[in-house]
Amino acid sequence: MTKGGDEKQGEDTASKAATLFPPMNDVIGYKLRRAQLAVFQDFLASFAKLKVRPAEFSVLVLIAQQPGLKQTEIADQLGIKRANFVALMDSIEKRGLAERRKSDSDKRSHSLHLTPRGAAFCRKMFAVWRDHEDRMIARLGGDEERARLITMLDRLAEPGG
Amino acid sequence: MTKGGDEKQGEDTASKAATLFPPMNDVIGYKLRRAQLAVFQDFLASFAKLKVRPAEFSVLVLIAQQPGLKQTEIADQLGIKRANFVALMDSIEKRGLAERRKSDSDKRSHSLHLTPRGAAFCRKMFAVWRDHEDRMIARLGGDEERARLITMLDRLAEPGG
DNA sequence: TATTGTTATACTCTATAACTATA
DNA sequence: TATAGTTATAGAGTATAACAATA
Repeated sequence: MTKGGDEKQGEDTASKAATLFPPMNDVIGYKLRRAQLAVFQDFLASFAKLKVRPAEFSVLVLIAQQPGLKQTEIADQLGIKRANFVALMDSIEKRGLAERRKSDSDKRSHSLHLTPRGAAFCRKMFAVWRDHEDRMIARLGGDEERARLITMLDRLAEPGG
Repeated sequence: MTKGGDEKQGEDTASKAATLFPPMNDVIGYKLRRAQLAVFQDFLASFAKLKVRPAEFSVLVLIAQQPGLKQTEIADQLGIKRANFVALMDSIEKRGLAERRKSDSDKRSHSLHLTPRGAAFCRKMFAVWRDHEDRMIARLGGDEERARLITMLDRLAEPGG
């Protein structure tokens, strides 16, 4: 495929190297990173107009699906440190898409909710995301392939199952 | 019981949200990122002793396989900007693992080569990588699954084929 | 004492512009 | 003019420590 000068290296070097080093094509982590970069590139281009970054997208989706959770709970689900979540949430709140509400039961915590404007914004986001996702599924070759990919990515991300 | 009815969201809210937003489990980019993070975490732990980061690993592998290429050629293959490649190569050279050689044909460019120490270091790297990679293949369920994953990741990364 | 949100800080990775020396 | 390597710099993303308010 795209292996460039792989087939015709100097014979000594090639055979010696072949026994010593894996081609980068065999390195799962490397392939994962390249694929993720390519998918994020399409995502960023798709959402340039709405000015939504992947992290903001995921935060808004979680607040929409699970309104009332506190910051730490949203941050934990996404693997974001609570310290880093603050600026992210500040920006979302400043744009009027979601808000922090003081909890009655625990005055330390803020529960997170979409604003009406945020709900409308999420509908636009969903349409843009759908197009993006369909492009990725097309690259993969269809829904069946996509399902198989998700299964394998879950196995990598959650070794315990 | 501050969390009240978390597992049983109000039906209106839940069904409404379900039609408006994708669960993050359906977002290929998100799943890719989480899997890549998990794999890199294992990689970083595996290579902590050798103090090799993923980018350094890939650079050393490419220099080993294609000695004599110039900086831009290595950087381009890995999707690294030539400006960012400088510090990376500085560090590798400072550790005595590879070296820049002035080219006779084009005095602007540096051709890259492993040092003898770098070649020995790469053999150690290979053994560590093999263990890491085997763990990832085990997570996936075997070599056949791994091959399928690589195929799909290539489709995402190289939409043209 | 422990936890929630916050600030400050630092380190990595990435992206761009501009310089130098060669071509 | 253009290219290879370099420098400087700025922006994200991420990690840790410490503090105030509250539990």
